[in-house]
Amino acid sequence: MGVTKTEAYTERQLRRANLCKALGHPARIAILEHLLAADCCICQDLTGVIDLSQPTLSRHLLVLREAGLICGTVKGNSRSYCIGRERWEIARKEMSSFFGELSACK
Amino acid sequence: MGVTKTEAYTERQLRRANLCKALGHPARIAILEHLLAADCCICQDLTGVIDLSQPTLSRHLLVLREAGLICGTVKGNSRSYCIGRERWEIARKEMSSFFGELSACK
DNA sequence: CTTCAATATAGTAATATTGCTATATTGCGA
DNA sequence: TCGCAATATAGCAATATTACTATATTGAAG
Repeated sequence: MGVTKTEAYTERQLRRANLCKALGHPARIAILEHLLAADCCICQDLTGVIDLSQPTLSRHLLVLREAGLICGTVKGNSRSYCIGRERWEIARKEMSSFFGELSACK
Repeated sequence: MGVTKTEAYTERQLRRANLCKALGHPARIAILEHLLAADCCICQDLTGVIDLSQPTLSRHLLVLREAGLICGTVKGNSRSYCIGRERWEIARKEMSSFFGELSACK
């Protein structure tokens, strides 16, 4: 039905899945890569970097913001986005621990 | 349109996004956690562990298989799934390097 | 105050995803 | 062979996602 039965899962499973879901689009990966490379802050040179319309980019930025992966501060008329350091670190650990769960199975 | 403009991105961006997309559902996270905990191989006790119908679980398993995160070997009438070690390791590195890109910005 | 530039939101259309039930497929044992 | 058990696939319905154009919002400059 396109709707996920969220009530059936643990908090951690939902956290992990939601994090991955936010990262699950190349435009959002591209935005993050850009922010990682470009000293952390930027507004909308993205329209020049990623081949999507401004509103579409705005939507992707919203998804990333809701996931806490970036934060945007108002800077006059424009918004300056940067990596959300704290959440980024949490996400890094979350993924790291997930992938690290594979140890000594046969 | 629900359709992603894949042609606009780098190989790496698409790889990263596709990996995350495959992980972007709690049922798939739950399946992987189960496989990680349960010595690597299992068929369909999943129906007893995750509250979804057998066909729905089968679909999720397919997504994970297509992503290479698990592999299933036929074992008589049933299929025995386990973590796809090589791809898992690649995915771990992929994610690790992605999250590691944040170094010494301000 | 008016205008412009930068974003965000509304509205819309197309496709993707999720999940179900019903049905096929496939191997094993009687 | 026949039927059962374990999966997979087909078909369907509902919701989510992606992306567009058009429009609203908001701050700065004149």
